Amino acid sequence: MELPEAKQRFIEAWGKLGSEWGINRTMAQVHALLLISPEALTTEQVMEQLQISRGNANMTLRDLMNWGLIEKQHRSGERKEYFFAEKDVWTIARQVAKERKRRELEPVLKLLTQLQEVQGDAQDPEYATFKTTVTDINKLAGNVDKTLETMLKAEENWFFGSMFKLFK
Amino acid sequence: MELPEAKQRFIEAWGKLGSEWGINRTMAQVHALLLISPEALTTEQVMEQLQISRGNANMTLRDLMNWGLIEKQHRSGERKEYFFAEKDVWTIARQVAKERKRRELEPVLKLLTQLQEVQGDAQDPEYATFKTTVTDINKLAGNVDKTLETMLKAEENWFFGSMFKLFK
DNA sequence: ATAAACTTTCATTAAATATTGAAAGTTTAA
DNA sequence: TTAAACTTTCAATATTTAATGAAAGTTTAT
Repeated sequence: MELPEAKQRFIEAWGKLGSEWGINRTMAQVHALLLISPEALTTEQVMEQLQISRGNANMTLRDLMNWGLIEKQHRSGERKEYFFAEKDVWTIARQVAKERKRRELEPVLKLLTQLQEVQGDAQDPEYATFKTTVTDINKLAGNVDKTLETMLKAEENWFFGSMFKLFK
Repeated sequence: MELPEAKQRFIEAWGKLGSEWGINRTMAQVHALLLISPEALTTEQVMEQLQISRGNANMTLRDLMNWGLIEKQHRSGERKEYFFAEKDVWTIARQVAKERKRRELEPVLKLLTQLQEVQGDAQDPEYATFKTTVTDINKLAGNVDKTLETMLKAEENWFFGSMFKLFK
């Protein structure tokens, strides 16, 4: 396979994977493009390479900055803004985990804890089932949360290396 | 908080979480409903409780069966089909991990391995960056894949318990 | 102060995704 | 064999989500 086709396929696959996991397809594609680009790119270049509008490119780049996945670069004597992606995949993984934990896991965890307090008759199967289910999910979610916390602090080798030793 | 409100909130939160992670909102809600229901429910009951159409209920219940999250129950003397959810949350988590790994992670892993073979000039920064990026992602994805494999075989206590001991 | 270079916004439009419900299909019992 | 009970399908519709692009906004150099 030649490089241009490979790039194309990579960008498409990354976009598809993103959309399957609740991340805007275009955002994932822009991220992919910057990941495989040795140089920082301008909004214009992103627009051209992915055939998207200025507005879309602008908003997507901003989103990616909010996710902490890309950064702006300013070049002296130029007014254009260049964007480049963090290239270390373990750092990227941690960043994504951090954001999704904060945006999606933590609010649910908070609600589950509240729902556990629901009052009712322990003899009522409706009540008993609800309470057990919520409590169990809360426990699991708590474990996931703690594990992510660990992952956020960890170095890749430590995290995966130790895990494999343990579970082989 | 009283039970009916708590149920409502739980179903909504589960639906929202699902949609944030690329799972159809209704599917997550139906799953939530069955999770907190002490008895198996009929399609009619699901339709009524969540205010959805027959077609929608039917397809959603089928999807949930394909995900291995719910099962049919037949009662002697009755023609109706009853549906109930697996209640053990660790089993649910493993089942979801298993399906998403198979449906979404593995195809990407396969493509990445192909893309790593791309031919080109090692002096070309475009080529070098592409190759490095793809190789790195492939390694990480491989680690994630192996970890999920481990998780699929593991008991919850073993999995999280050991992880905490290790990473405290 | 002005205008060129560049970025951002947001109402409109388009695309993707989910839902409906009536009709067709299937199963069971008499 | 037929009809009632129940399930499935799918074309049409509605909803949600994303993208466009022209206009407004901002910054910088002169």
